[in-house]
Amino acid sequence: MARLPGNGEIAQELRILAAYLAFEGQSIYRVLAHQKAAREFGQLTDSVALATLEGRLTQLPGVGPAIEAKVREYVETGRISQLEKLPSSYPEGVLEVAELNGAGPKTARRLWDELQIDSLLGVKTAAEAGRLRTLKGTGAKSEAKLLASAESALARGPAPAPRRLLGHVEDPARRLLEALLDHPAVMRAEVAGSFRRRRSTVRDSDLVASTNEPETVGRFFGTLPLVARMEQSGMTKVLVHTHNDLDVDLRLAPPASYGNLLQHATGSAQHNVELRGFSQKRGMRVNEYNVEEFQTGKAYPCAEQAAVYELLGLSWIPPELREGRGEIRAALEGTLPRLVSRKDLRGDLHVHSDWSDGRQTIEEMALTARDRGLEYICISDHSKSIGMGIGVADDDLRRQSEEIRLLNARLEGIELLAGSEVDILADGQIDLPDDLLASLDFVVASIHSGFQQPVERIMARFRSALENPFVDAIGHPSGRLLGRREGYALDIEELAGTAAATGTMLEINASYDRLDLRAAHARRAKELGALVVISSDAHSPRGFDLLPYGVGEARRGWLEAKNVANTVPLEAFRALLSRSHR
DNA sequence: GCCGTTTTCGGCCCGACTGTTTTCAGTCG
Repeated sequence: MARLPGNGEIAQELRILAAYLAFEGQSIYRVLAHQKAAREFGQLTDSVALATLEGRLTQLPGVGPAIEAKVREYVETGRISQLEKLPSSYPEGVLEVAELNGAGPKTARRLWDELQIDSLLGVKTAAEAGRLRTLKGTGAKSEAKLLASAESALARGPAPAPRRLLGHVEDPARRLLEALLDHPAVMRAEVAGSFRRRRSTVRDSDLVASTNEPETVGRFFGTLPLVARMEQSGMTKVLVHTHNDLDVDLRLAPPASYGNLLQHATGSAQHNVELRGFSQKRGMRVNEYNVEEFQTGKAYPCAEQAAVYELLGLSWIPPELREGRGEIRAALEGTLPRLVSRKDLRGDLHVHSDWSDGRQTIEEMALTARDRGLEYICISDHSKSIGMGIGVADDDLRRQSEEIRLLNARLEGIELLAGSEVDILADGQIDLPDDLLASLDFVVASIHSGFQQPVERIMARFRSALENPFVDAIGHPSGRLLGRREGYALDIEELAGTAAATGTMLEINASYDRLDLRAAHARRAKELGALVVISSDAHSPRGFDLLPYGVGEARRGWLEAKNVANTVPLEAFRALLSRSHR
């Protein structure tokens, strides 16, 4: 066996198989089972391939003997015979047709059966010729909708509509929310969905509002300046598309049911599926209007969403945990974590200044940090190897430390640590001499080169950095840039295990295009006993406003304040550093 | 296809909106 396939690759095979099964018209539950397994694999930090070979795969929820056999075949032979047979009987293009907005497996099947359409181009040509409307159940409107979505899919290429960075959706979502809250008929409103769960990327934006005049509010929403067009509008739901191509879903409920709607619209879908399954076993039905007791037929609308969980006998589950990753069991047993919050953060250990690629002086950054309620920050400009003329030369770094000590004597209400973001070079060496490293208060070591190296080389570099007594933290450990770069191969088990053993912290970089460690890795780091540090990587005063994104990712990783080193006062923080123990 | 302090068989979350139907299927979240 040359190479074990990655989790994402296996998940993708199962998703394609699920799409074909749907196209074939097989039981929707069979389709859902494959999709569920694919989702499970996509979220797993452990290797699916390894778990398969070791016979542990069926321990995962949603994986039974049939799916295990398919995964095993794929791991051992690189193919799934069931999947290989299917494309020869159905052209591959039918799956693209099934993905069209307004189409689905049933429509794709009818187009193929009755009009021999097997591609996006085929849909476009047939629609333009007015042939789609000859189908029973498809009229002129459906034809126009399919034409429009086929054209935009053809223009976009085969990739699905990209997810957007949470940080890029924050502003339009909040502006729409504020406009809603300004309307006299709106009592309460919030952004729900993956935004509220603080997922690093979102597909669309979900808003909920409480009102007794849903039609008025719905109409008003469609006229907001950000809105380009209305896609749907009913009594409880309005779907619009904004000028910057964001789909926004507004759901409306009377005040008495607002809590039910907010719970429902926050999701995730998987969380809601599990919550409803759980409530069924307890004789209750949960929907967006109320919680209903089967036996008595009594319905309990909830103005507050906490009441939904309370009625089910569960403690309140923070939105960031609602992903179907064991939170319902934990809520039942009362073992949910007390999640870290922004106000727990006392320090920021990764801050740049105009000594390297930052835009403000050290003093300006310090004063802004103090305004943001921080007690200490570490100036960690890039070391010399970063290139592009922005790294700080060794002698300059010594001078910078001096300046920092002078500033500390002068500034009130904020402590500065002298530090550096050093490079873990391709051979694992740190690019500063030991005496210089030893003179610094805090050192974060990052990989900025050699991204293409295989996992063994990357991990050897990390081992070398982790074992260096003067390295206090590993910066943005996976190197990912959301939507742009996958990041290098990373073995989180080994990284977190060694970090725990050497007392080295792992950073959650709060820049919203990094969020690295990602939540699943942060959760594993916590389980393995490694300390995390949430850092802004600020390059300007506004950079401190990124910290909440890092906190969101940490919360999604089930982290408590005690798992995050920069929640303690400076003296206690110093005591946590590995250098203080050597 | 998966799963079980209601079940090893018979369920599987639940409802809104649209278009094209004279009562509902398909899609979406």
